Amino acid sequence: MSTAPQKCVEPDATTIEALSDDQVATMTKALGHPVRLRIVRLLSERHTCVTGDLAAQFPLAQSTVSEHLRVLRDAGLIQGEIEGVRTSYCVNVAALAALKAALGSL
Amino acid sequence: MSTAPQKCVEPDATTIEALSDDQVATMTKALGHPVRLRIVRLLSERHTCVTGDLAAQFPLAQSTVSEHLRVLRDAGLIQGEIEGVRTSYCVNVAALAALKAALGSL
DNA sequence: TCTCTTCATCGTAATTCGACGATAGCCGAT
DNA sequence: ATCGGCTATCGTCGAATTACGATGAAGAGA
Repeated sequence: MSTAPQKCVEPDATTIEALSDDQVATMTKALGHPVRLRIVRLLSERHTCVTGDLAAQFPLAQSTVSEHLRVLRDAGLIQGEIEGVRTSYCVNVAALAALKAALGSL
Repeated sequence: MSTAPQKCVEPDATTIEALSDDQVATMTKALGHPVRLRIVRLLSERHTCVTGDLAAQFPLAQSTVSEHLRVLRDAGLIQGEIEGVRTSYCVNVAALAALKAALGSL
């Protein structure tokens, strides 16, 4: 499983833009679920991971994990890259940095 | 409106404990709503504020804002103190610091 | 005491969320 | 060309969320 050379576009973390309240709310809402929080944590540790390996970490149906990935992707916190038959996900470091910056002002 | 000397217990920010995934998820979920995010921002700026003044900031019913305050309170992000007929809210700096610390590891 | 103000809670309706199984698309290998 | 594995999407359900008005408790002041 996942022995292929996985690469996932790492956006340069220098382009940090200020986020609107709605954007911040969308991101924090996306993180506001134990499974999604754990997914981000896993991706942060492993740097990158394919859907199947991710789904195997939870006692959930594959479709459910895929849905969580979609929420995180829509929020801009992660991004997926199709690699043949699989999809590799990685955290969007720029977005995460922007979120931290926004929360820092609280 | 709100001319009384308002004080709100500020927990010492030194007692920062590590949060569980569920705690972090609960907090981020609480922040995952534009109105609640704005409430925290307002409290962070004004240092303290009574329910009525807070409710006046939004085109929402008083009961709705009160409910949002309850969510934030249950998440531990803010705390209210009854002052006579009013209730004064303030951010829980320790909890917020703990949350930032937890998100920092992402 | 009576009234006014302030706030939280209750009941309710509409919407969204979280989970599942089933399905369809797509790629690689046989 | 067909088969088999990997993902995303769709339809559906029960549960949770968000909003409202109405109600009730409790302090402040006339």
